[in-house]
Amino acid sequence: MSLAAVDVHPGLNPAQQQAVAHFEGPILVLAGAGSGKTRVLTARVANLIEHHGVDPSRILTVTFTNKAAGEMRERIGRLLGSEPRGMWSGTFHSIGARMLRRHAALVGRTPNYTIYDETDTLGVIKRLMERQRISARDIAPKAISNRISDAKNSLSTPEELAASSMDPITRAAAAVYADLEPEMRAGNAVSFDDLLVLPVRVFRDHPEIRDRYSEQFRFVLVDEYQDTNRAQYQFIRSVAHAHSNVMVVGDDDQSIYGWRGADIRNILDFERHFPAARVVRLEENYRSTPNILAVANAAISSNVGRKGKTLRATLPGGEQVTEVATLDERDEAEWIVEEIKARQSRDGIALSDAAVLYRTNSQSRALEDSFRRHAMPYRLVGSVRFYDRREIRDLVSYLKLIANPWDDEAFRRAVSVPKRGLGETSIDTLGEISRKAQLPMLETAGRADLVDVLRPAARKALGEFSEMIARMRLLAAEASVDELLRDLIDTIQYGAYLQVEGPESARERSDNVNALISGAAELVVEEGGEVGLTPLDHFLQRAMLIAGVDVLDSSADAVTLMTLHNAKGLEFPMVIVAGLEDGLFPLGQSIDEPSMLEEERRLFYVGVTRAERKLYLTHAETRRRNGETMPSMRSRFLKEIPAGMLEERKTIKLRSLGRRSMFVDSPSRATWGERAVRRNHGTPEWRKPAVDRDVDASQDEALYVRGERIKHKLFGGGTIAEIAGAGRDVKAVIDFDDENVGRKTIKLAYTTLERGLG
DNA sequence: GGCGCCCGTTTTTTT
DNA sequence: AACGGGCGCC
Ligand SMILES: Nc1ncnc2c1ncn2[C@@H]1O[C@H](COP(=O)(O)OP(=O)(O)OP(=O)(O)O)[C@@H](O)[C@H]1O
Repeated sequence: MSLAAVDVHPGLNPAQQQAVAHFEGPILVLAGAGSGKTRVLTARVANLIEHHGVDPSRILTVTFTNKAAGEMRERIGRLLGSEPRGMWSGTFHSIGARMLRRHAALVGRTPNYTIYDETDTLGVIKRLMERQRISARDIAPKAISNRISDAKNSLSTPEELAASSMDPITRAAAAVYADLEPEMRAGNAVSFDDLLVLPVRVFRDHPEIRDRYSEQFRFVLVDEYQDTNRAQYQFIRSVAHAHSNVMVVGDDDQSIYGWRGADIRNILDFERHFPAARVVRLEENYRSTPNILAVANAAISSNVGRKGKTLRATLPGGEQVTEVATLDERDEAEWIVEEIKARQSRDGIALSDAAVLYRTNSQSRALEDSFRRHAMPYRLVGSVRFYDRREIRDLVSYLKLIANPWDDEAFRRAVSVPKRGLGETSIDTLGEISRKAQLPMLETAGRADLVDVLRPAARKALGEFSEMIARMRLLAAEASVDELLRDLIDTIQYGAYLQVEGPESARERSDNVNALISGAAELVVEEGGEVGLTPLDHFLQRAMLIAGVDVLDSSADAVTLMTLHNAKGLEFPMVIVAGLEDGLFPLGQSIDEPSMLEEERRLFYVGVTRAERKLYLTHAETRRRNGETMPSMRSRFLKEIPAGMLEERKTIKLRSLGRRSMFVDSPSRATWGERAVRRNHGTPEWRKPAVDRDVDASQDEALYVRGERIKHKLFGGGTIAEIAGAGRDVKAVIDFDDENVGRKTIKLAYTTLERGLG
């Protein structure tokens, strides 16, 4: 069978067909952007079902977004003529969530456990920090949470984290981590990370369960494999334990989630992880014109240590890639809107053909303003996630509490919206009582005998609240989620609350509330074979896993605005990558760390390769950030592209003002963040480090220099061993006198060093 | 004890 | 510019 590279499906080249026809054993499809990896994955699933008679229920497909999973199902359905019923498909998180529902008891949860998002988990971490007397001023809760998350994603236990902790932050993180799991368990809750980690733990502790899944899923397929982390690798390994029938597809040059634990080695070492793996390379690009592809290839070639891939264009000709210099972010946004408008009338492109991609969500603001000014329809992907909006969080916290009375995090939020005369003191006291009695706060709140230490008014409010939730729970047992929501909103008079809280935003917020209600009304519980969960449980578990791109409606006639990260895997005829400036893209803090800079460059490569026919790369001379306007320089990523590959344009505004004219009278203006390192010290000329001179020749203030003596408020005296980086991200390597401290790398922007001491 | 206002801070990407 | 924490007033 395998010899016959039969034309299993039309629209596939020979290499693709080979991959599609692959039946058993591990296979890696390593190929560049737009080479049809996703198409191969999809076709192979169809082929397994159609030509090999594999029942869909024996297939597990992991995609990067739930939307991609849905689209894949749909395409397979079209290839086969019927939906692949029974096939499991989704993100690692949603698949993990589903498995965890079945095995909840093994990790001390019930099947309707609550999924905590980042904010929820951070709330728990803050409370645990308080309990351990770790001040949030000394150590940022976010830093703790990041470290715990890193540990989880690499499957490290609290003990292991503690053992490896060299610095105070990690030590604190390890201590909090140790308390976190029991706390989450008591709340019948799991974090995002737990959705991966807990199933892996179940597989490890219960091989018979692992084997059952491995038996069920005879074929495992993973898209975007370059962005999987250790826990995800382990997950795949476990499910493929019995057969190694794993197909992974990916592109090491598109690995852009290293910052959240993704490990590029997963794909690079696939052949070692799964011996005898077949490797298929796809070298034809079907998405972009040769000009776009040339820019992409040139951009990524600056990265070292790549696995190396060939990528040839198959499409003909096409326009040049255009670089656009603009004055500021507003000028940039205006230019973008005007250009799309011009293209729309001149070339007849649809608005849905265009996408504006940017590095940070905050860039969307200026863009949105321009789109609105011109009444041009747009849709914003991601940014503030729907379920992150305050009004939605408020109501969802009630729903969570109704579904899961152990959820203290939800209790804390719900009990204070709207205000019930219960403040921090009462709630913390209630929390303490509950902890001692080992009861959920909701339960304690309803027990008059337990809360007698509280003020009568507080007692009364708690009693009423608990009764109200009890009534809602009864309602939830029989009513639909939207009915429940309506009753809830009425009961707590949420509409009036929104009015009081902010009359200006009340309208928009209640629109969102209505969207939540209709979303609930549309809920279809279609997950086969899952019993014992109420519609509310389903609604909540699904809602927590909805990503920004999942709600992207590609049929609407509107321009898409989103971050480069969100654009992964997508394609648009016309793409504008905005904000190509050093400090923004690449981001300042990544510039001096080679591995981070390479990830930024991969992100640029991802952005460029989203374009099918036309690509614009824009940048601005100045940009507002944190309320302050800063000059910025053309991105090094643009400089890395050979001249001649780009057609250069300038906006009228920029041309009429003349380059740099506006800085003539403000020579001390620093580019992004540079000012953070400037110190007003009369350091002698010879002490200024030569390396930094060319960053801004006009600067006349001193930077720290190698060998200089300094004093740090925490670590004491020390000597500067090295200075690295630019802008806001200048780091100093300092040898501290205190041997317990030793050598440390410190970001100068966040520290004050006293100099010339000792 | 609760709540509102003002001041200070700010990492960037997401499930 | 926006959010969160802390302080001070009711
Ligand atoms: N053999 C082919 N003939 C024609 N078009 C193809 C072929 N293979 C793929 N395509 C098209 O090329 C485009 C890119 O395919 P696909 O999204 O599968 O690539 P990919 O490798 O997954 O890309 P990325 O790495 O950017 O996610 C799609 O529009 C797809 O329909």
